[in-house]
Amino acid sequence: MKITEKKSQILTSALALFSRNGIETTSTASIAKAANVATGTLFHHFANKKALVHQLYLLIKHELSLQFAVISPGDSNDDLKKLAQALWNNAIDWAFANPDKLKFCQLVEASHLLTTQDKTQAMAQELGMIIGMIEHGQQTGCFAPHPVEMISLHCQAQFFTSGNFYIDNPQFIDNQRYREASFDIFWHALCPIETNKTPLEQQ
Amino acid sequence: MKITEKKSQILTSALALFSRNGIETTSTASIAKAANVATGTLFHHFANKKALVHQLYLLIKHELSLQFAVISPGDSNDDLKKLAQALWNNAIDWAFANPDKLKFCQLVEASHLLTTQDKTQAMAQELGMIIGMIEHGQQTGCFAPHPVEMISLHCQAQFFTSGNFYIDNPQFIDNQRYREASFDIFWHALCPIETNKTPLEQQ
DNA sequence: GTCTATATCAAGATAGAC
DNA sequence: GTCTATCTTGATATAGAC
Repeated sequence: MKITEKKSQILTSALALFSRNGIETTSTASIAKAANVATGTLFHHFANKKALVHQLYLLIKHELSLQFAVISPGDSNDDLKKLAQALWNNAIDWAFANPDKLKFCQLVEASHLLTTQDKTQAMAQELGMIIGMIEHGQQTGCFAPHPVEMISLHCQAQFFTSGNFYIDNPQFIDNQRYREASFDIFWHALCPIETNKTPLEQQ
Repeated sequence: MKITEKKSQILTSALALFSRNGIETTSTASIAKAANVATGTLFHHFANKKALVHQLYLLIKHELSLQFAVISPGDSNDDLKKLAQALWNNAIDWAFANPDKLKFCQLVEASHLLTTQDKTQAMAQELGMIIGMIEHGQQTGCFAPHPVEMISLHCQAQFFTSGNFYIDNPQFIDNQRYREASFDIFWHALCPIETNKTPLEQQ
């Protein structure tokens, strides 16, 4: 399905207005106006407002999932912590560079526009790489065997929380101390077992 | 300011409808109907819809802050982890018992009805006890000196995430393994320094 | 304080020409 | 595919009697 010029303009304008003013409070008329397009054109490309929101959401989630997947699985024999840190920093950089998209995803997920199933599915797609990493870490015994579904929820929440933090406080995006702190919190949520704790329990 | 019978009915019905259907999509007429009250009565007690939302939000945040404060500061000489666990379990039990209130808070905070300042202020009030605990832990050197504003944001996010998890999966609310996992994730976000790591660095 | 009835307005969506 | 003009609906909020 090719996205035409006008359709692309509508999606772009919708993202900007939704993220700035909220979804329910943004009228389709204002989107059309911002996109230099007639309301009739908007409803030619999208069956209704909900369909517009849904399509925009899927596009962004897809882009985000690519961001999480830039590191090839072949690297997974490297130090797990290094891998996690690379993934995390990628994701944070993306969030900082795309505040509108981050905000919009949060708005959609907090709203009732999507079913719980839609959201769970989107999260599974988005975090595929992370979930694989968690399972791998648990199998090799360097992560605590906490329920994966709970850990992934927390990972996602931490991504949004940290992303928002840097967006709201851009002076810290290149601050090593803050960067390490936010990764540290994320990393600890994975519940890594300290290898120098009690060697008896290992292996 | 005394809350009259009718006013209380309106607040109760509004909470139920908002949390179930969303704020923007719930009409004042439907709230009045659910509360067995005329629309005129609703607008007699609240200047407008926004004022109703705001007042409801403040009431719930106040109730939640009490929940976080049930443990007296005098206990803070006890094991810090025990104190944190007691606070955490209190909060999770409250969330599980009040799913509507948890959901509503999330809706308000994701919406644009409140200013960023309003939200920051509400969080500071809500997490007062937790923030005190973090600062105390950092001073005694058993928590990593990560920025407090970042840690508190993560604590709040984890509270919402875990609360939602138990609400969506009630079969786990009394499951020890899940309970310990969620506390573990919360506790690690505070970045406790393992006391048996490198004694050289301690003190 | 509470009600009924209604004013006012804006939003989503459509019809039909081009 | 795109536009203008318009229909229809439903929501917030008010007026004024009781």
